[in-house]
Amino acid sequence: MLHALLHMAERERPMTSDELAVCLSTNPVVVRRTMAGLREAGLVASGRGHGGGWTLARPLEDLTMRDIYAALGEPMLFQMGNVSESPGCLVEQAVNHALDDAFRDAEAMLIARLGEVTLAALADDFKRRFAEHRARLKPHG
Amino acid sequence: MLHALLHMAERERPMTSDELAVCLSTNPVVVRRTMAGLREAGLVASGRGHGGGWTLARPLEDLTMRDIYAALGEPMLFQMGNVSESPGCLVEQAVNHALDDAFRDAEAMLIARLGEVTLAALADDFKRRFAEHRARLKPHG
DNA sequence: TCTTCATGTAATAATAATAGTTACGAATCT
DNA sequence: AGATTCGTAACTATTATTATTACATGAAGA
Repeated sequence: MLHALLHMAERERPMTSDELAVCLSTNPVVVRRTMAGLREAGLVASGRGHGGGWTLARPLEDLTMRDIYAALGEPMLFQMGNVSESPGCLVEQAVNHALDDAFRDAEAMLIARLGEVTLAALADDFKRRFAEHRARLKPHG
Repeated sequence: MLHALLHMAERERPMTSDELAVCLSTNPVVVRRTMAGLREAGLVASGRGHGGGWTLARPLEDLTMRDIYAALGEPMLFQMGNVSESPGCLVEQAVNHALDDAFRDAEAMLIARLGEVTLAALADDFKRRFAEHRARLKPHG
């Protein structure tokens, strides 16, 4: 998704799902499905018909990785998802009790960090790396 | 696995893979596969033939959840596994650069917490919950 | 209005990862 | 020898994710 948004930021006109699918080497329908979540969160807008496609709804400076995380439904950050669920099993309840705070703290910390990274900063860093990359390939150009 | 170890701690004799499989409602071969990792880490021992089975190699007081985490091969704690991989993709490299420290810190924090929880403490907590559970079911017994 | 282009979405298929099963060899005890 | 139990390879089943197909809906332009 980050790929998609950075690509979109560098274009004037909307990008179609087909174009994005090529960039991400995936399928247009998959693009639409995922972008739908971002649209509902107000991060992007979609237009139908001739000249339609996807556009950023906000400038990159106003978008953080946390926004995207939230827009994608705040998916579990940890593999041990069921640790915090607490079903009937008493052993799991004991484990939960021992680790709940740790997971909560770790999650809060990560989400705070996501909020500190704007897509504009990512785009800048990407451009710098891209320039380096080209310089390495063609040092005498 | 924690279920298995707590069960084993409450028995004098070794537990067979078949017995453990019933406790965990899974398959004996799956039990053997997973316990093999714990054995290689020195947490449990296995014996073959008549009277064989699985035994704890250390007392519960000396076992922490961190030991088990290490014995299982230190599996990724986070869903975003590839964030720290850094393949050719420059966008991912930029993301990695922005978040690597955050993930490292969060992981270190979680692992430290795992190291604070002994299986003995888990067992105690489990027993307390179990007693409560029985009292709730049969308050006048 | 009619055609073309693009998203919206449901239904289905393909793929990959995980878990379970079968089968048999090797080791151990009675 | 015979019963028991782990060790392990090969295979199957299940589940979750991703990809594809198909068609409906809406928007721009001739």
